Amino acid sequence: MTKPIHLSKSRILSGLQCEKRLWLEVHRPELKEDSAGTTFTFALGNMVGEVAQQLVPEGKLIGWENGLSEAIKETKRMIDNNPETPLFEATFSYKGVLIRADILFKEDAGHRMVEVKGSTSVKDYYLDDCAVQYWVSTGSGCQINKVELAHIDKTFVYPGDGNYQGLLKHVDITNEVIARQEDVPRWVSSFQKMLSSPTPEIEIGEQCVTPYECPFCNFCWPEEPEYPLTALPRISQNLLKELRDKGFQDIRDIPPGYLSNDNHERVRRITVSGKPEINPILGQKLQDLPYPRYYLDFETLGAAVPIWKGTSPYQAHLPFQWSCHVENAPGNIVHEGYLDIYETEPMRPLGEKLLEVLGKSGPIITYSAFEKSVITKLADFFPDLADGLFKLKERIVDILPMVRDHYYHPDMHGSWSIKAVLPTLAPELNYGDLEEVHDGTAAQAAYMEAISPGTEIPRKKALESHLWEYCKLDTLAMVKIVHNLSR
DNA sequence: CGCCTTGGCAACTTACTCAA
DNA sequence: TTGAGTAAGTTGCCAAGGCG
Repeated sequence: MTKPIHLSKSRILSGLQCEKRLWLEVHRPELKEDSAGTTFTFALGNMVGEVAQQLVPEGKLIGWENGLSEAIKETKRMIDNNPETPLFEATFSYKGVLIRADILFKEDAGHRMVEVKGSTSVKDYYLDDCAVQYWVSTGSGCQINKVELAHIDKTFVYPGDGNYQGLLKHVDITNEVIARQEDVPRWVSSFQKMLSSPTPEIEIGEQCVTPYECPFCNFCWPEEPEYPLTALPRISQNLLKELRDKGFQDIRDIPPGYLSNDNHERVRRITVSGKPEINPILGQKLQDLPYPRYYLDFETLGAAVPIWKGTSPYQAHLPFQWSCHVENAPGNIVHEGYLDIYETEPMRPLGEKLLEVLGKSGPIITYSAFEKSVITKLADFFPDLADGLFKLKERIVDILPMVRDHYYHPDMHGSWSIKAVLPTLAPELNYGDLEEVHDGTAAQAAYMEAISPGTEIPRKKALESHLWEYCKLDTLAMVKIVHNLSR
């Protein structure tokens, strides 16, 4: 008799995505790696659960400090003795499967179960998720009359003062969940059988990235050649297949003249030669930029739970910080910026200081069109500043397309993002040297922590300086790129 | 002339690449 | 998750050309 394997709900969901993934999670968890995609959604969405609980002040959280079996017992005690109290994270186990339900309300003779999601719509795979919860909780003796999915209502506008009434939209999915009930025991028993067998052989494919990126990609995916075909910019699936069929694995395998796309051929040629190419036109264009030059970069927030009055969930491009290196004459550079973690509504003072520092003339140098859309967003919020902001927009010079058209280095591996370009031009500027905040995502997380009332003052100060260092490095990177390409 | 294919062009859609 | 920008792919239309 083998020991029963305890499946959590999330393990069943990962098994539905790919059996091999579930097998690895159970038997080889040490191979797991963090994937970038999940940290990003986490940074934006991690407050949703808290707000859902805030909206039900009479509710009680079932913790699991004393282990999950204690949580199961406590759930039962609460349902028996305090049936009217809504429960957060009510915990049930049935036939070797464990789930924690986001919210459980007493309703009529049974319960209403609510699953809270940080997305803005009902996704198909959420229904499988809820079907498992329903199967386990009803199976273990808790009657469920209704299942709801609470997702973010994008049209919600935050009125301020911590009032999040209306942030979540409740959708009745009881019928869809019941329709899936016959599938759940099949999933469970087939997973249990699969888990007591050797590693399932599953080819890599779509399921490795959809609907969620698998943390075992590095284990399953074959080692990539140094310059994989996928590093050809915007390569189509057709061409990729054609090249693979011809037996090419690495960009350097492709014979000269084979690629019809000029940009592909350029990347191939430079990769083979190992030498970067700079079209002199670029140097000329950059040298022609007049002074004073303003190198500008924003850090913005687009959180699932809006924190500023008048903003909406996932409303993108809301700035909380900017950095600007001002080059008054060649090499004569001063640093300016805005960040105020004590200001509860920072956008307006941020915009005012921007207008003040950027003055009336001189190119505003950015990398990508992002900064332009941030300024547009600011103008929407403050119509009285709109005139000045529109004038800033007209001065913006986006150097990304210029760099893309005229510069390539083999180490860029088909990407012209600033993080791919910078190391080839200014290796001494290293994002890895920064503590904690080394990309835009981390900046958002740091800002959220810095403004949180629960954060201690020394920690706030540390986060504040990390944010300054990061944003400053971003604009300094642009200065270096422009300087090193201006020849 | 009818019938078909082919190439070119514009309009539209999709997919990817930046940024946070 | 958003949004701007763009390359690539799809579709529909028309004219030109081959052929019986």
